[in-house]
Amino acid sequence: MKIEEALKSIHSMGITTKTVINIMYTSRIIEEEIVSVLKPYDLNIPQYNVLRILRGQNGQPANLSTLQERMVDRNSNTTRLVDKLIKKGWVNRSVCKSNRRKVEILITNKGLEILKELDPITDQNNEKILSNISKEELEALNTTLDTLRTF
Amino acid sequence: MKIEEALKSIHSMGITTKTVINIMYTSRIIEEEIVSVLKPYDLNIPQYNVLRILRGQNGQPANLSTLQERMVDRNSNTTRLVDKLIKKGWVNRSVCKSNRRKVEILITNKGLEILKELDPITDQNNEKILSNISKEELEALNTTLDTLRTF
DNA sequence: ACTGTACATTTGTATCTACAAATATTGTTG
DNA sequence: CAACAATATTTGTAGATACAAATGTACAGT
Repeated sequence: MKIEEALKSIHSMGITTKTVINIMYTSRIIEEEIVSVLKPYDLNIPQYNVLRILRGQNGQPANLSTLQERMVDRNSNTTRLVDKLIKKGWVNRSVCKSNRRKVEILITNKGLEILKELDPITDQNNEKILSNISKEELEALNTTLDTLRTF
Repeated sequence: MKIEEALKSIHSMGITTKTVINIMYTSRIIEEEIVSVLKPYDLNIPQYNVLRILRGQNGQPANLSTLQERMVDRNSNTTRLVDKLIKKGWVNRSVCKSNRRKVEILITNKGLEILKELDPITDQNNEKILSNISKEELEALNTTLDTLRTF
């Protein structure tokens, strides 16, 4: 469905406005899909992203600021987000010995396990989401988005 | 900046996951930009969208459900969103006479004025956001996103 | 007219987010 | 080393969001 049909009120808008809305709208649709996959695991998207970032550390701890740098959604309240993950036993947090202002956050085995369980499910979900666009379009889309962000 | 550099932890991910994240990440960046433009007007994105939808009605009132259909962010709490706009004097709301379950929402002159003031600013902002991608890429991007959503 | 069902919106509540201010630690400079 | 600035995180709080339940209205079948 073209964006004009999906959101009837944008008919009269210029191509730029339409495109900007199209990106945000498509993003929302994708997010809804991902949320519905994560929900049974009591995870929201930012929490899931943090877990994946921590796994990417390969045993090295991350401090809050590195976590924030690597998050999709940078403005979220990372301390409290990590609190939630600690409560679930998926990460732990300790004060950094070399610089007591910093904090060291590590994913636990339980956290790694939940990710391992989720991997095939989210991979499949992402493939479903992108199933109707070709490999070439995929590459072009990424290039366009990367270029876009240099504005 | 390529998405791999922007979010270092996605290096090891497959093209589909990477693309999905790229869309959400780019959308966030765009939203931040729009938010900063709307903020001085005490408007957030969903409120602004509702105002534009109401203007698109050309004098005809919209009821809540039509409003929701046409919103980018469908799950938001539209009653309370409209409450905010009423408080600011930009819309008014009345019970629909032919069907008292429904509600009729209309943009006020004051609401139209604020939109008119915002039009050039947001247009310019959207053009800035998309300034680095060509007309052809723009068209291709819209096509790809429209196709994507048919999954 | 009465009953049940569908529809349209509102409300309650828990959670999440944004933003600013507070706290705590480290580094720098006279 | 005292004073001040810089860094890193946490906390307070107001506002926004998601989801379910509640409210109020219309309609269809009997």
